[in-house]
Amino acid sequence: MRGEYNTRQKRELQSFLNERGLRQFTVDDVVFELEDRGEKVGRSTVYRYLEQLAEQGSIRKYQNVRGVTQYQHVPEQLDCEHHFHMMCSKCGCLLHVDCKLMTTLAEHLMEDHGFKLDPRETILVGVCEECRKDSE
Amino acid sequence: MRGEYNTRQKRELQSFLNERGLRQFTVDDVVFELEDRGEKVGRSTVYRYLEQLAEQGSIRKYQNVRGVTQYQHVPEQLDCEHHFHMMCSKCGCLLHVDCKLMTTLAEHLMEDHGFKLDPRETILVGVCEECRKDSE
DNA sequence: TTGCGTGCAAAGGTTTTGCATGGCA
DNA sequence: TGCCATGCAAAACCTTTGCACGCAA
Repeated sequence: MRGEYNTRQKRELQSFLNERGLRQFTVDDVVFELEDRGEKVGRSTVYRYLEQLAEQGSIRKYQNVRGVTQYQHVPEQLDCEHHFHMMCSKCGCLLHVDCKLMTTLAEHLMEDHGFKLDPRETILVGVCEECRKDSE
Repeated sequence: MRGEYNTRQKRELQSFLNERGLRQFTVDDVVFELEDRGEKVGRSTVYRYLEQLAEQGSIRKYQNVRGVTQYQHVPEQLDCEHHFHMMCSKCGCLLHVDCKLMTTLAEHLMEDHGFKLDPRETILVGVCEECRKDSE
């Protein structure tokens, strides 16, 4: 059965994920950061492990605006069915927003426009607070 | 200068675009449909021409949920700065919605979450009215 | 010892690019 | 005739897969 063994590679990947917190990352981010630390992990191992975690639901997998696959840790309590996501087009971070207005919006779209919104697939694009400050 | 010559390939691509209306499409859609008509146009020509139109702003270019590049005609009068887009995950149609609630949403995200929404890049994903009726 | 995990290399899929040729104007 | 446009093939990317070997339990 998958995910049975505790290997060096898994430990190192897990440590990367812990340090990364909620900031999103790509496969390259993982490979190069581990490489810098002198911890070599094969690219396919990274792909496979992240895929596994995504299936389990502990990380999110999505395409950014440029079509590159990105991953992000999902805190256990986080229920992505019922809130929305905003992606910053500058730094690429993905924010989870639990906001009543979103529910209002979904109801409105359904009632007045006949459109059934899917919160899991929808990503609001814009610029996050930090990046706005940086560019001032 | 680019876009100077009136060639067979451009005419055929343009005729595809006209028939396609507002429905989105991929490079493959173009290549295969033209092929079916017996009008062979090289794949790189399609890429190059669509890229050109996207730069001019007459079509939109974006990545769908699975990371495949999609294109869609943008009517001239359409001012996509000030309204929102909803994409149907079943039929792929892109709807332009001019709705006051969207402005409210943008203002709210800015004031309460510090996030500057970009209506041009944001696409709400869900199922459109027709597709919902079809699946009933 | 068993069989999951890993890494390499190769294959796949999509998009871009170099270059010789084609064909508008 | 001059020069943009085209198409092929190759390259460039990113991701997945096959397979033999490594290694945790």
